[in-house]
Amino acid sequence: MKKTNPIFLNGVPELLVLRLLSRREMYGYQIIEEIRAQTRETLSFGEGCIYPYLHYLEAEKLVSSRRREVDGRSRNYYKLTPRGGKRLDELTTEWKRVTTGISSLMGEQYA
Amino acid sequence: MKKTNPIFLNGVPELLVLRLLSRREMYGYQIIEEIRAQTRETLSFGEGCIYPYLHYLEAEKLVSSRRREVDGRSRNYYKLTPRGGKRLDELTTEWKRVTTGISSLMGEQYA
DNA sequence: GACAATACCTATAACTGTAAGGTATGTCAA
DNA sequence: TTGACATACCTTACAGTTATAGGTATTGTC
Repeated sequence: MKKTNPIFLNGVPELLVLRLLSRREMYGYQIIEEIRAQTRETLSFGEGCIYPYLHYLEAEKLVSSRRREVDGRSRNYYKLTPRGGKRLDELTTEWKRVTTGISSLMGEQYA
Repeated sequence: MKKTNPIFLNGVPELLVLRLLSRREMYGYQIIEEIRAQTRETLSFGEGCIYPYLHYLEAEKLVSSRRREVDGRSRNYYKLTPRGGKRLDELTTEWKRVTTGISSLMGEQYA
């Protein structure tokens, strides 16, 4: 029954992963590190979250992957499919709606 | 393994409940309806979410309650405690940090 | 007198992310 | 050259949070 301190955001990993992949091809480990870096540790999704997500996204044909050898390293690179692009648009709209709703409820104090 | 469509936000019910109670005394049913109304159905937390939350918040002394008879109806009115005020401040700050982080990762496209 | 709306409550299921393990390869310093 | 560390991938078990679906009782309305 314990409610933990931080606010967690269900579904946000999917939004962020799709958004990152909409910019360029990336591999899993890189996605994890980039989310940490670009949000200054505010958001930090573990491997146990991101890897299964990528597999799910691929199964749903929202992303596609290919094995590449770069810098003597073997990596799975993912990129957005057209279907994934649509999904990203939907999630982005949804995210805006939600934050707008919360903002209006929070009021001016929440500037 | 099914990821559902809408974005859910863990911890947000607590944030919103505390915020509403920081304005004025309210009862459970009213809180549920007000969240629905003020967000135009965008957010809609069920009774199975809000009532247990209120009990939890009271157990943690973040809110206090009293039974009142109003309009011939018996209701449990809740209001914020000083401790609850602190908690609200923390959660608000946290919420801002998280949304800021997400915004920066989403980029301009997310205006 | 029946039915909807109000007002409260709880148990259970479902979903999501974490924690904690695992494998394998490459790099660099001692 | 070996030992440590970072990279890169993966999975399972668990914990936390919300939804679903039931329940009770009272009040208002047709």
